[in-house]
Amino acid sequence: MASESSSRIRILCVDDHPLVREGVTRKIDLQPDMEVVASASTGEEAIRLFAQHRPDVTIMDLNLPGMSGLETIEVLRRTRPDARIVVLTMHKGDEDIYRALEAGAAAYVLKTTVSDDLVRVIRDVHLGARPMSSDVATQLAARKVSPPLTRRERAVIELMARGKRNKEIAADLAISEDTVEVHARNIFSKLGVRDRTAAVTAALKRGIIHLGG
Amino acid sequence: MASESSSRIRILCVDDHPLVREGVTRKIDLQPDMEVVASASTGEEAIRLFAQHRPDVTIMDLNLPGMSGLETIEVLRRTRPDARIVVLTMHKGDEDIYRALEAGAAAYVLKTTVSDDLVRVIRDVHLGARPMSSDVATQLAARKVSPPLTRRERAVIELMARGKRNKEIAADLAISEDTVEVHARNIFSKLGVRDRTAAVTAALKRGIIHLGG
DNA sequence: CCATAACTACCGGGAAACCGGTAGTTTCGC
DNA sequence: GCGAAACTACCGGTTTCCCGGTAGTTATGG
Repeated sequence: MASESSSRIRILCVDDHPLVREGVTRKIDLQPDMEVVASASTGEEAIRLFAQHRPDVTIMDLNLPGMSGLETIEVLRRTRPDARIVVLTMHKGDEDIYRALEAGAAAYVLKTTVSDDLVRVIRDVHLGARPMSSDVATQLAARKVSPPLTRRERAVIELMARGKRNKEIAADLAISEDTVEVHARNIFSKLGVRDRTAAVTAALKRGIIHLGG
Repeated sequence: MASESSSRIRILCVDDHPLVREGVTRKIDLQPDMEVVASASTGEEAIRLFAQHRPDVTIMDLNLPGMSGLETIEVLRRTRPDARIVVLTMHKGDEDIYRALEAGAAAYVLKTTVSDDLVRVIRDVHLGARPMSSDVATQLAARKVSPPLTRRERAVIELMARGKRNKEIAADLAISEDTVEVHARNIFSKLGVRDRTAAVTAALKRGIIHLGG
């Protein structure tokens, strides 16, 4: 639409908070070398606007209603493997950060970070870099030491968080109650806790699971 | 500092996310009748800046690191009972909303709300109104039907969320384990659950407790 | 083809939690 | 001063959970 946007970095901003979108837009539009070409508040909208605008860089919040930011990233990267995505997240230590990076996100920025970092990261990512902040690097390394939960274990703790008993979890997953207890013990061991309540809160803190609506 | 700020509504913005602060500032400064005179990222800073600037309206996020938004509101209203405060919060259904309103907040706005509502609410609050959105009103009414947790019950579920056993909770609160179990049963009953894990997740969803650190 | 990881399943014992009662004390408002 | 609510405490019984083992099956990958 604009006329003299020859070499500007074209950005898609995805966040369900209008105020955050405005903050990002303002910050970016103040830069001479970048501009926000579209904003989305949901994953579905993001996919549509991405196809329509083909932005150079996409800023993606992870906590979206409905389709999550992680799922959105996976879809975008599947159809467009060269999509450059910067994750914008609330809390550090969120397990989803690592899953997002594994899904192809190029970098992540905390919402508590001063916004100068955001534009710097956008420039780096646009140049093809994958800037990795030191705390993420150390936590990625730490993941190798204490391995993440397996798929099945995530399913179990997800149901635990819903208040299900082991017997009910067994029924839901069509496995024996004994097996559920094995998964439970492995979860406790990995998270460094001794009961299910602490396991659920620990998993929530680390972003392994989320409180659904 | 500025010259022609004769009749403008002077606003203090409190939020730990720089991008949100920028979004709010941008939105407000675009209005002809209001301006942001100061921004704070913590409760302590907010109290200091409030005393310094005496804003007409304070926009307050509830989820602040360290001193919570709720505590900050209580302090502000205790020293300045005429302080007009608009709560800016993430999720609706957050118990803290009602505690904030009881503590003297004049209104609340969701971060997912379109930002036009924010400036409208600010104007109303500045005129002395306490605009109450319908869903808050219904939920306030609902609180009378199913009473909120008592102080002691909140203390118990807080410790539950930390993974403490009943015996440990009893020791922490210097009461008998039997009494803890009584509180636990009352909590389950009020929250409509049957075990502690579900109680903790339900309390987290409703904003009765929060995941610290 | 062998190792590793993930998932499955079982057993027995002990600890913790949950349930349904009853009941005394304090505190607060009417 | 009386009722209501909150907090405290106890009992007996049942269920669920937690722990420490052992072990078979199925990919996955070097």
